[in-house]
Amino acid sequence: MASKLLMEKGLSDVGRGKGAGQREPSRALEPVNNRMPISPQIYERLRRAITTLVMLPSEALSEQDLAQQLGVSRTPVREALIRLADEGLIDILPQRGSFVAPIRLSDVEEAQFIREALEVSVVQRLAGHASQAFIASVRANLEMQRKAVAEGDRELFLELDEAFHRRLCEEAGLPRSWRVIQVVKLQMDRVRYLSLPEPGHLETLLAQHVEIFEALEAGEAKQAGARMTAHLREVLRTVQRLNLARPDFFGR
Amino acid sequence: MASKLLMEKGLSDVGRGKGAGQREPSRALEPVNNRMPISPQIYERLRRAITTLVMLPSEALSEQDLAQQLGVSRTPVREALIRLADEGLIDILPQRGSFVAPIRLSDVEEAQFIREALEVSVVQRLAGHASQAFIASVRANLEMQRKAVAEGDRELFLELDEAFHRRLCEEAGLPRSWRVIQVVKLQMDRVRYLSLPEPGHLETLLAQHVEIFEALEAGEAKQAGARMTAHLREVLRTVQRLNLARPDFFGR
DNA sequence: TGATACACACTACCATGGTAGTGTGTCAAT
DNA sequence: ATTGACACACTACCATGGTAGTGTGTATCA
Repeated sequence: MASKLLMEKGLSDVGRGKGAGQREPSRALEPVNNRMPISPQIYERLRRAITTLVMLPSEALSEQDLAQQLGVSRTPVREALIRLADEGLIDILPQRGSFVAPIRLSDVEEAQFIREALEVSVVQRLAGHASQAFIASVRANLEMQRKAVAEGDRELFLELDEAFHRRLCEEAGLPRSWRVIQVVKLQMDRVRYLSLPEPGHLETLLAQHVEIFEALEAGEAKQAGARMTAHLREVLRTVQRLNLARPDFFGR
Repeated sequence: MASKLLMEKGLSDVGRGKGAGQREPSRALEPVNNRMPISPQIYERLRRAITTLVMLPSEALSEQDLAQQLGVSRTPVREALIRLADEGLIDILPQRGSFVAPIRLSDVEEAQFIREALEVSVVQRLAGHASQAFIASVRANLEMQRKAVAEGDRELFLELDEAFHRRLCEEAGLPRSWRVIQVVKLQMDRVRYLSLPEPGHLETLLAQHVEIFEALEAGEAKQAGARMTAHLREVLRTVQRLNLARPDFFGR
């Protein structure tokens, strides 16, 4: 039973606090929509537990257990599991059980394909149409990335990395595309989480970000796309190494 | 109250029958996984009701009502609604109500963008790598499309159209990509459902299918991609017309 | 007439009980 | 030692009760 582990890693005690770490705006008279249902919160926690490998691939779950550990009833847990199954992070076998999906090479490769198709199109659309505010904010982001790398703060770098890619979609006016990317990216997040402690890796990623940005700023659509392709394919190298190092995480 | 309408259109009486019209294989010793939970069936029915405009945009729903009309409890209905909300077909306002999402121009356009990015990549990857079995099956599909057009069977043509595009993804070994396309396509399906009775439209689509196929067969990746782009953009013309004809279906 | 307090009728939401289906271990018979 | 039957523990699944939150209509007061 892995319940203790989950507890210690901070899975329990939901609490009706604020949603995903958003900054509190200093303006009064906000829409007050903080009364968020807890079901999405459960989803969020479980998703994080999976992508950070707190819950290991192929591990058996159960609505009952998770509900107890999280301190809520089975219903919101079940709803979260269904959603995670939709996204391919969990396999639900009717009347048998729910299991953390093993890392499937085919899924990772296809996620890579989807992400590449979308993000390349995004930067190509964006090239030459970037606003000044956008340029400035991305430049600031890249500067923070540089600091994170210098300080060796991998966690922070990951967040900035994500923000960088999300920002591109937002500027292009494509929020739903980012949602899709976010979902398929989940397949790779587990891989990346393991692969971080590789020397020089963060530097490579940062350099690629800068190159993409420069092509974008210069309005060179084709080059921006090509560089994005090269950048995203970095992950594939990682998954190959990991497949050899930890074959027990992988499945059919 | 639109309950009567829904009943008559075949929304009620779920029944634990077979899943989505699959052919029964004549081999013994099959996995027998026909004991499908009814929750996905409810989802399927609601989805169809929305895309075929049995349930109109902005129409108010309620777990309670739907459960009664469908003859099941509120739980599977709720689960279906959550999934539909995830896919952007339903807006759930906590503690207030659930509503069929209005057709949003921005959503339709972005769905178009996503689909284009993906499907163009698919045909480019596929060009020149198509198996003989694939060539044959697509050829058969196109022949059936021709018949459907000749007989003016719009419903059948839509199915064959969908099968055509799905087949491309399958042959490319990209089932998840088809899933993504399927989801974003939902945004356009409502539009298409209204726009069918336009003279010469089916002929145009069929001709485009043939052109894509020929480029694919000839291994001309670039041209296949270009033709797919042109093909998919047909929908945009439709949505513009419809926006003028039925502005009440559209929202923010 | 206009604004305000309030009761009511809804909603989605979470909790919980009951059930059919499935795997597993135990024990008997071969 | 292998196989088979059977009881049991476990699962996801659906049904249903209770509750907090929200909009709306309706009296009451200025």
